[in-house]
Amino acid sequence: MPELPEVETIRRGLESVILEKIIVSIEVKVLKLFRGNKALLVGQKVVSVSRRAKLLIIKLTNCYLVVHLKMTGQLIFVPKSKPKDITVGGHPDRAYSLKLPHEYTHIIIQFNNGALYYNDLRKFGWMAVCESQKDVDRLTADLGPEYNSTDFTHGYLTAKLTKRPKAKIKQVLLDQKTVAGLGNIYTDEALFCAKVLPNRLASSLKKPEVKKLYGCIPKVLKEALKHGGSTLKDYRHVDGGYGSYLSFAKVYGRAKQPCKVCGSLLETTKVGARTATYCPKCQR
DNA sequence: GTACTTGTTGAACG
DNA sequence: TCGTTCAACAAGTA
Repeated sequence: MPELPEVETIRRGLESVILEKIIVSIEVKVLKLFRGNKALLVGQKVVSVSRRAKLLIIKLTNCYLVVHLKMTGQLIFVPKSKPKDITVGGHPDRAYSLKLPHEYTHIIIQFNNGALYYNDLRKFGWMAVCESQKDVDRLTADLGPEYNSTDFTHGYLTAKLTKRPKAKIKQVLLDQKTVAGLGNIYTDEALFCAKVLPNRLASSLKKPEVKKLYGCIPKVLKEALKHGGSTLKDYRHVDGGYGSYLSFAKVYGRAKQPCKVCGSLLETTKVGARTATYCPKCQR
């Protein structure tokens, strides 16, 4: 499941291979994953590759191609020159070792320098052609600031928490209107980092805790971004392996395992419909 | 057959 | 109208 740091890693990888390249053709095998008129894309050149929350926005000469990988989407680029050199990854799983295109390949975009394969095990993701900046804005309208934007300040986070005093802190963080792109993994990690229990009410956080949390959000994302880079490497060298994607996680997915800080067994609870993993000793 | 996975959306509540 | 909570949905795995 590509989270924000992984999407950013994919963005960088994509940028390095398709920037200034031209779309030759596009094949959509599963119609519902593709919105808009695909014919518009043919012949257009890639002007830029950007990211907003977990959305990838590929700007072309006359329109935009927006991609959301959701849980299990992958974008894999195979250059014409070196067909075995896969340069862009996504969620690692067994499908990775299959020859492309395979049963989970739903969209294929041919560029003049190679092929971009969109694979999605569960078909939750999508691609959309936006004919104008306005169309793109519509998709991103409700998103809060990026973790590294100048809009995301200590004061901003404090105000958001004040505004929703009765909501649980994890839920406020999961809300894309608070900070764009935080998912279940990074809300757990950020809360562990800030030593705050996930089911605390937003209004119950003391000022120093909010400050800590504010610092922790970019911290865990940046750390993951470093690992996202190394995960990408693993993709190339390990056939079908799971890579080191989650090896850095301190709490996520480690229920009943010892806390890496204090050794206590990590516990889970439900916050909304989500599983939250936390350390009962480190987090208060 | 059931429970579980995530991000997003929409319904239902006070 | 608003904030909040909950359920549903996508498709597959264990």
